[in-house]
Amino acid sequence: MTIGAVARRVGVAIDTIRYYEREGLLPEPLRRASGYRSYDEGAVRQLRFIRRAKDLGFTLEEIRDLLALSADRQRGVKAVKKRAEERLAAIDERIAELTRVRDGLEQLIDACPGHGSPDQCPILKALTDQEDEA
Amino acid sequence: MTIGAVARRVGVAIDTIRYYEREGLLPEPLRRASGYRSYDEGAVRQLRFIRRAKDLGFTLEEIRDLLALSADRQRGVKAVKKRAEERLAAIDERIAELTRVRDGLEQLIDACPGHGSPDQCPILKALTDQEDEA
DNA sequence: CTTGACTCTAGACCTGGATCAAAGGTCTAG
DNA sequence: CTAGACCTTTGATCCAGGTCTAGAGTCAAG
Repeated sequence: MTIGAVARRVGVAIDTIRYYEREGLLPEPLRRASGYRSYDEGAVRQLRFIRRAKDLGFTLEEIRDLLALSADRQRGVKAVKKRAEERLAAIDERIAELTRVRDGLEQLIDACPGHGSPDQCPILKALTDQEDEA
Repeated sequence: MTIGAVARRVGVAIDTIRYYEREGLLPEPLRRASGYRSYDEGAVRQLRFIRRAKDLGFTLEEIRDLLALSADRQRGVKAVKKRAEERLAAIDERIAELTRVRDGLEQLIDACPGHGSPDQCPILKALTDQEDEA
């Protein structure tokens, strides 16, 4: 399979595949005599693994780590679960943070009549106590 | 007030202030004979405005926009409220997205025994198995 | 054989939001 | 007066995660 075929199958740009290879997320593939990269199904699976992990919010750095762990057939499982739990905690924290911001913003919006003097606008008031020149 | 004094009062780096000025978020301040920037209270307020808006998740681009709107003391209020509502909707969307990812990840974790063969690990399986794809 | 699609490489460039460096000029306390 | 903190500018660098370019070579179809 050429790089283009893999790219189409997984739905990822060719450049991205080469980038992952440079970054050590994908092994160096075999090459044809011409120098073209030649991929097998395993590469497609690994690329999908990377994409799914990315969708779960893992960074490429973390994915590199996950890949190493999953290669360790015995001890990998425990460590992978741990990483997943850490990831979950991070997501929860991010959600909590966003929720706080969200609620604050909503309060301001609810209190804003949407017209009249800027002095009555709690959004502007919250942002500044009186702003001026530009 | 020198740039350093403003930076200390607002709790922001000097470089950041100059950066905001370059980016059109802060007006060009008066200069002393020496060329030093000279700030007044208005600048401190505007800088705080920027910081608060940033904490609410507005991008610098959006803040530039907010500043222009809030300068229009009459018609600005309505537009500002609208921007705030759009921002709220964007945050809600992001929270929903994160929550989806979160729940998916939690299911995988709950189903993983945390030991044994990697073939039994639903986390690794979910990452590797072929189901969908665009 | 030629065309056009594909691939190769190295390296430059992009976004956002800063942050730092270099080389110099200014200001202030002692 | 001098040390050292502070300020000036332009331009580079950083992070992540790619994206794009140029110029060259390769492959499959007609």
